[in-house]
Amino acid sequence: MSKRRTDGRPTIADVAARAGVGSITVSRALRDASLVSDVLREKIDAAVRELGYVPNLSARALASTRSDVVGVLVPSLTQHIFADVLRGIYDGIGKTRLNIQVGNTRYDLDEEDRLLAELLRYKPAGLIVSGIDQSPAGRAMLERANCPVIQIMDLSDDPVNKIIGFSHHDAAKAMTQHLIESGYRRIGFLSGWMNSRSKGRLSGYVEALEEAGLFDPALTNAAGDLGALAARGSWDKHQYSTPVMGRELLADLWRRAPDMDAVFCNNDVLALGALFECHARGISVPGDFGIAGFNDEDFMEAASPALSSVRTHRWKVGHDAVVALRRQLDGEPDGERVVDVGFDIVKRASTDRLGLLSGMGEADIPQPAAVVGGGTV
Amino acid sequence: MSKRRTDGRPTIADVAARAGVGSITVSRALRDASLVSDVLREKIDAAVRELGYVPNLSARALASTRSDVVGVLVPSLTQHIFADVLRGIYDGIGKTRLNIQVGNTRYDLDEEDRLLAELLRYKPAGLIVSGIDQSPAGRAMLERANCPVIQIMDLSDDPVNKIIGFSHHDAAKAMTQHLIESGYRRIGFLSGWMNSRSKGRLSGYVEALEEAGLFDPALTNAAGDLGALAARGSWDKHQYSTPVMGRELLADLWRRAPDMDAVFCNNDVLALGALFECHARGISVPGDFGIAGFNDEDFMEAASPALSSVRTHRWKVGHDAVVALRRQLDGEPDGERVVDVGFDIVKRASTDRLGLLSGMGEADIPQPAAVVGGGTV
DNA sequence: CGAGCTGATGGTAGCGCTACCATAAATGAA
DNA sequence: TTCATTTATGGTAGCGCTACCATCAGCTCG
Repeated sequence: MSKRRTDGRPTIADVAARAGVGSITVSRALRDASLVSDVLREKIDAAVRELGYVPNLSARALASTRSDVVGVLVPSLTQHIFADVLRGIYDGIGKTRLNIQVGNTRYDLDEEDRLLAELLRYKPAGLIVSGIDQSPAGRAMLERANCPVIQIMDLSDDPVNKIIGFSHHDAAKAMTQHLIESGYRRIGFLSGWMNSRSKGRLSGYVEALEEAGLFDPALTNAAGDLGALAARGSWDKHQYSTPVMGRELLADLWRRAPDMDAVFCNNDVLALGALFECHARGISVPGDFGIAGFNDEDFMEAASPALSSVRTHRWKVGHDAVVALRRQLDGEPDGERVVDVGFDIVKRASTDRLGLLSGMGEADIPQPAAVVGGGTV
Repeated sequence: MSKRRTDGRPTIADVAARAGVGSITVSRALRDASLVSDVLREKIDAAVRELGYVPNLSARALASTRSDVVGVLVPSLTQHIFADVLRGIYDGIGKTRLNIQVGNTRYDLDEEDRLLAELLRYKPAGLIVSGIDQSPAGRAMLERANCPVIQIMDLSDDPVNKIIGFSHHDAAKAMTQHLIESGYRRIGFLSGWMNSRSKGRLSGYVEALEEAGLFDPALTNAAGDLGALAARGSWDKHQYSTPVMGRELLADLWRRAPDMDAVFCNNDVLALGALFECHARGISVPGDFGIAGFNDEDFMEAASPALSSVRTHRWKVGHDAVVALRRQLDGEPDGERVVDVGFDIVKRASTDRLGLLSGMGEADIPQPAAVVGGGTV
């Protein structure tokens, strides 16, 4: 009696024996049913069912020097934005044989490199990574990964392989222009922790204001004051925004620029905080003060007044990334290396100083919004 | 010349050759350095570094009939609650050899079973699953999984193996009692999609009101009206709550019970919607109407007025689940099978009808809150 | 001083699957 | 018919690692 180390689960050989075929035929039938004749396929299916056979993925990966793991790196799990992206990814994967492995980089390049190295041990079928600001080592790993690599949530002239996202610069510029058109003149930029995408937004904001001759550095807190505020100890080191941060940052900005009459917030969570700060101070929105956010999360529509925002297509980005990945794995041609999914400027009450929206519909929920597409969709 | 199928990456044999030792010694040195003498260990480490050797996880998993994958099943990626749990899990895993594989069940038992079956193919090192309402098939898979299984976010007398969570019933009951003590008498229960945990909360709410002789079925919309509202098409089928839902549900409830003077919301997102609905109607909170939520997400503290909520320890649940898992994997004793991490009742302005909080601190941010622990921590 | 033990190291035979050929049967072209 | 080509199936040798012995030096102990 040979000393088997197996754990009792049926193997492909058991299935083959039961179906009266060679094990390689079973392997083929399971991978691509069309490779096997109908008669044998049915026998094999029956044997699989009877034995409750479940393929061992490690063995498959080892034998084929390729796993079914799709590695996904996101900078945050807590932010809705990336949760939406992940949902798109899971939806795109559907019931295929591919499996998702998520890594959370926490906006830390070293951590990203570590996770990337970890993922590569699996010899993944593909990689989906957020953004374009990898470290040189990370970039090198991606280029040597020997599998499709899709970058997401930003644009770049020089993607590793393919990139799907939108221009944060253009989106922010468009929203800032909307604020200008709505009659605001002293428009601030409210930001928490800055990352490369935030920087793109800041530059779009600056560009719009400079073109209108309205730019004033005093109106932006970006990065500058965060250290001091963080030192006050009210925020943890996780680099995500909270509404409390929004309130504190707005208060800070007002201290410096008391005549500020609107803010463009780097994200919706900060915008929500800004709205509450206005409520608490009895400042009327949009009459006295305009507020715009970025991403158009759920609560923006529900707020009172409803908050304007830049709608970004996170689900679509995640979904399309997987579709592109699968296409590359199937050897199909996959079009452009750079895909711009665009954005929409959603104009709601919080920036409607001119009263353009009133009368556009009943004042009930959902409150009226004017949606304007942007980017090269 | 033998036909090798390798992809050129160095293997353990290459390292062994370079270090002048047997390959099994390299294997041991990599898994547990203490098994090898210092001299050889150093030689091996050097060889690993020089060759840039990276262990192949598939081969390891195949040979040891055990992988380093920890499967995690959550019902939603979009809800902050589970994002926080995941963060705790990732933090608990830290830089160990374990790897997380997340599955999103979308509150669908069939999908959960499918994901579970998928995870078992990896012969995972451990499993972390949300809740106790598995299907019979799912439960059976967990019991036959042949690895530690930790259930989280609820309590049960009969865990598969170990459960870490808190009592939704007790938490809801405590918050409802707080509303009663604050002087509210017609307290509604506002809920979107119900799951087993929501049902626990509902029962706690009912019990508190019945004990006070205040229960009235007209005051709860739970489940009942959702079908009709969903049919109106304003919500998608993903079973998560939005602030817009909160507004609509509150409006609906008011239509039925115009004398309602407070709501206990099944989650914070609905509570936020309720607050906005009050704003929009010019109803003053907490004077005319009290609002309480569940989970104490970031924005509750920042809202104006600040919103009362039940603080749940999601991060801790995730973190402790991993710690327990690791302990079991290391063969250490692991204490109780049922761990109650408790909850806190966070009393803020939105339920402060009696004015107990005013003067407790400056009216600035963060607004004062009275926090009361609950559950058997 | 040999039996028995411990601790470090190595050889070998799997783990369960698939790549790579070989083979056999069926089909088509000449 | 004959030979080339395609289609369906199988045998075998890995994939890279670890479980399971075996070995051997050093050491204790009766």
